[in-house]
Amino acid sequence: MEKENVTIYDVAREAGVSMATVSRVVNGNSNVKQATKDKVLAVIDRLDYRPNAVARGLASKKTTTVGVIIPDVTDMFFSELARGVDDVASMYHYNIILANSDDSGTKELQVLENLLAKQVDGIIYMGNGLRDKLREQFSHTNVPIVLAGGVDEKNQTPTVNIDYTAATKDAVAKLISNGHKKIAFISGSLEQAINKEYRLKGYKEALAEADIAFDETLIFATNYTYNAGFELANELYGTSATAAFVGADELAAGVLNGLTDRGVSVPNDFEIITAINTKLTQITRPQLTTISIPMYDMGAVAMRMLTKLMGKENIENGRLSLPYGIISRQTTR
Amino acid sequence: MEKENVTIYDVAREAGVSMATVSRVVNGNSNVKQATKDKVLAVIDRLDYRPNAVARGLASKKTTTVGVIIPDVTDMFFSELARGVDDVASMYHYNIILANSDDSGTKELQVLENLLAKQVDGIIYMGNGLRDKLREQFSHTNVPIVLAGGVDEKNQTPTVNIDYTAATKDAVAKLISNGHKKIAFISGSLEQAINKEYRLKGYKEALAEADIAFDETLIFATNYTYNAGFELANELYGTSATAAFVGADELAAGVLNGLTDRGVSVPNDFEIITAINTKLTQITRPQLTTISIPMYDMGAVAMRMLTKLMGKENIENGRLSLPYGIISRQTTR
DNA sequence: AATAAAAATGTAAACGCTTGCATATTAGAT
DNA sequence: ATCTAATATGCAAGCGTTTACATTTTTATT
Repeated sequence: MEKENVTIYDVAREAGVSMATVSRVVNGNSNVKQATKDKVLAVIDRLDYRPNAVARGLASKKTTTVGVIIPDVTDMFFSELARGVDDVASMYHYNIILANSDDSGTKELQVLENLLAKQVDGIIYMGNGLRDKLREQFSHTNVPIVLAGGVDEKNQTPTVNIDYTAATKDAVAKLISNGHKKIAFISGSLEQAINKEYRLKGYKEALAEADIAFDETLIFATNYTYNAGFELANELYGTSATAAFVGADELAAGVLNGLTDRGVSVPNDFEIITAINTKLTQITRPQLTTISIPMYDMGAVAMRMLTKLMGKENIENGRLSLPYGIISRQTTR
Repeated sequence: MEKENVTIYDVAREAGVSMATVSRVVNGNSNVKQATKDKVLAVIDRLDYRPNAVARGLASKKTTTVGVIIPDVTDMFFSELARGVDDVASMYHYNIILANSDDSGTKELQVLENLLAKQVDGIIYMGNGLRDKLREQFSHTNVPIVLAGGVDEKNQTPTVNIDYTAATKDAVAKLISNGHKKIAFISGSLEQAINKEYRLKGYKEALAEADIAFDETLIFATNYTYNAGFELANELYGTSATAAFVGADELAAGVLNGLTDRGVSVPNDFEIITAINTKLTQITRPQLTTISIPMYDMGAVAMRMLTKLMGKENIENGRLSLPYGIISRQTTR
């Protein structure tokens, strides 16, 4: 049962050819006579030979694995992205090394170091922004990197995402057109570029276009959890806000339930638009009106872009904004 | 900027020692004079040397990476497991290669092949059962494997999970003690061992202990989606069932909302207990009463067990059942 | 100061493959 | 048959480490 690893050398011997020839048939090199190819294939089958990817990687300097830096696989937004990444990765015969970063600056750096040590052919980075330290490390390596679903405020890195500013603007505009003047902006930390530089910008633009003054007290930055939202509902209750844009679905679900439990009727007394369109949005009652982000596609497209980069193909455009939508459900009128 | 890869050889030359010595300091081998260690470390730092894990893997026959076969990262149950796995993996300096299988027999086999080709040091398998074909492949390899959260009905594979039978029995017993006689059993496919061999068994045991006859028409096997549950609510409506045990939270949320939308008042007219305790259970209104499974811990413990196996340590017990609980919320009285 | 034992370092052979280059075989044209 | 040009195969040098084993240096003992 202890299958001593059979090597290319064993196959060569059994088939009566050189290991170079075996290598050729394994790699689908065309310059092999059909007869010998068959012979070799037969031996491979008989010996149950499985090429050692590590040796392959050392010799060819390609590992056919890509690193994926993800804040948290448990987060529905990111896991959906990851699924898109993995599907096209495996389509192109790549494997992914998945590493959680908790969106922490130090962990990210350490994870990157790890991934590079493992000689990944490319990296997909997910996060809520791109810290300078990390961007700098990125620029020091030859390994291609693409951002999936995130933003690089300095536009130095190939990226696949949506136009978060425009999407937020649209969402807030919808609230405005429903008659609201006091609209809360609820998001994760404003240290994250995606919130500070993009979403908040869209929010402000929408207000500006409607000549509504920006009100600092309507800005809430918390963490992306259900409980944070639930508790925030309290605070919100005391403000003049009559509607809210929320930057994450779980957070929005918390706000919604918190408000509801407090006797606020959504959407009659308060309207909510959330930002992602994860499954959650259909499970809450009332169902959440939301921006819809093509999460899976962003992951898939990002990975596809990475394959091109790894293949040294020319990339027409390294910054792809995929289309988004707004789905009206029951938390808006 | 094109950092030509600096190798152990470069470091050795610059430091005026042999590559063996460099290797020793890199690997923390004690037999190195402090002075030379410092010297080497300085050079490593200056040259920004990063050991090539692929070469390392070839030479040492250890890759410090483990394969994780997961049905779908997007599934909250499995992603939570995966998080536990990754956290302890990184604690022990392992990386994980994450591969989605969609719980498909053929994909699983192919993924396994891949993982073995990449010379992973170990494998964490997640699924809703263990197919014979796969179990057989497992037995043909020397690479240690542990099941996380799943079941091997033949008990041949090291496993970390909970006692699904007992948990289901408890849940159903609770329903019975609330006065129900007609209790629906709703789960994913009965081709999955976890449903057919474990959960259903617990369900039957609970009925038997209460002298309630098993009623085939109360058994519903569908797929694990919100929509499946939502639609199933229709069917359920026509039966005599007054309560249900549901094998997955998303499915349960569907049933709950479907029933509610149809005017059934939960828990007054119908009670529901679900099986996992993902975040969803607190988001639905009413909140779902549920079995609570220590998902993260199962992943973490499974990975810990795997590290022992990979280190050729003796495992006292290869079959760990972690404690579970039942959390009463609002879908039961 | 000599010697043995211990500690530190070096040498070189793997590890299992890919790949450039050389060589041998085959086919096509004359 | 002969010569050319493909086509097919083999040879051997890497790829960047680890790790026995050998050798040198240091330390301790007498």
